[in-house]
Amino acid sequence: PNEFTFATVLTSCSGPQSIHQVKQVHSLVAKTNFESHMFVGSSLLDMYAKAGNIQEARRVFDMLPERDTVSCTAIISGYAQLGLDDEALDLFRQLYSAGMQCNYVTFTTLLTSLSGLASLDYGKQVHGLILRKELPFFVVLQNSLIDMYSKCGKLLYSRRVFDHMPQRSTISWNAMLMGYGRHGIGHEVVQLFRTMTEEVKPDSVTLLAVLSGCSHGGLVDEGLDIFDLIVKEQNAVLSIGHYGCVIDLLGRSGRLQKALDLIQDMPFEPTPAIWGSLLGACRVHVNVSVGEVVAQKLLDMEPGNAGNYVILSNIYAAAGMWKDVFRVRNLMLEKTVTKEPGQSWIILDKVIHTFRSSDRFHPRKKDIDAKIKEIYVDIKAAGFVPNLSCVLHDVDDEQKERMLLGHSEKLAVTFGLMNTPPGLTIRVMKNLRICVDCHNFAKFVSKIYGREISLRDKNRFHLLTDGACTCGDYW
DNA sequence: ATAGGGTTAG
Repeated sequence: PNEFTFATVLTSCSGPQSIHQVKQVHSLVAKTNFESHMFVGSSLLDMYAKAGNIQEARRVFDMLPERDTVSCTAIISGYAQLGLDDEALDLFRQLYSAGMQCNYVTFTTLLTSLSGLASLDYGKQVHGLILRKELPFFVVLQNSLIDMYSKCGKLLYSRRVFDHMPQRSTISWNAMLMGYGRHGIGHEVVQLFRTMTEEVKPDSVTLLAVLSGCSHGGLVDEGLDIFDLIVKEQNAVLSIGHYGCVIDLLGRSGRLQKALDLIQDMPFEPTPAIWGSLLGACRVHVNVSVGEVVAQKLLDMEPGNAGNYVILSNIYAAAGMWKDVFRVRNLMLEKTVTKEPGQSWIILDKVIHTFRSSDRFHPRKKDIDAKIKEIYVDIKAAGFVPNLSCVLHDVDDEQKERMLLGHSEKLAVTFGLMNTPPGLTIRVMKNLRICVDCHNFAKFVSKIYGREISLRDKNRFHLLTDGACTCGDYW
């Protein structure tokens, strides 16, 4: 075998199951001294990264005698594809200052990481680099820009990029549709979808984007009509994700029994995500009877997921059934439940400030504590009532109130309010979905202080202006 | 003539 053979064979060893094959080929590569060949090395490190072994990928990269655009892009992409966005950005900055040459693939990769970080500042800066390079037109690169701006909360810029494209792929349309959906702008989703179908054929991702956009944008009837049409025409492959969107739609409109029926009739086994969406709907519409059925399924399927207990308890609390709230809390104490630790961050002047719940170690803790107390007095005077059912710990109400005030998104919003001038949108990101109490807190802050707040949670953007949110209080 | 990196997703 020569370098051509190895580079070709390695490309076929893709995916997490292939790690064994990659290692076998790697040993042959090492024996025949092709490890430091540029093409073979790039392919090798790429395969390690795609199989999830980023350490080994990095080792191969570090051993390359020279580096070129492709090998640098491959290792950055390795971090990016594993969601290690900080690491991808750091490595890019190192390699770039060391003189790395970038092409459109490098930028496409880098933009993916900036989307993950939701860093508008870095995103704009990289867009600037791209413009200065005066690259020819590449659809993929423009698609990444659309996605980056949408995930950084600047939908207007996404649309500007989209409008200026001389050619568009299905992915361009899909990225734009997803963007509107992520921001809860349902009517733009439907309008753009209609324009799209005049020009290109939608694929299954398009339909996912449209259904999810209708759901998040509150366009219940439009979404159901579109779904009926898709089912009737039968020219698209429907996945469980499509059904998930429609179940979410039915749940949003309060048609919980219809949602249950669809779960029974659909050609897929319901996943925890499907039940979870319905449980969320039961919380919004305070439906105890369906909620109990759904919660039982979920607690059987994933007994260790704390979130399900919290929502069930929220439903009981909203219905005033305090004995049941207590029962769920005890149930939770009996099981070993785990919860991904919540964290929120805000980027000010290109510095990422991260907050964790009841953060005791933040250097500005004293200032933040003082400011949050001041805010609390103001918003309570305006009618804010803390939602104590968001706390499941067995503590008294006063302690619950203190715990709620420690939530990471409140700390980040407060920090933003302290450190940005009036008129500027406060942009906060969170790794989990936002809790009801924090959502309400942000609403009051937007109203009392006249500040727009953009809150990106795990699923979508909440844009809070003058006491109202683009999610319509359903998320 | 033949080889390595890339975009959308309840």
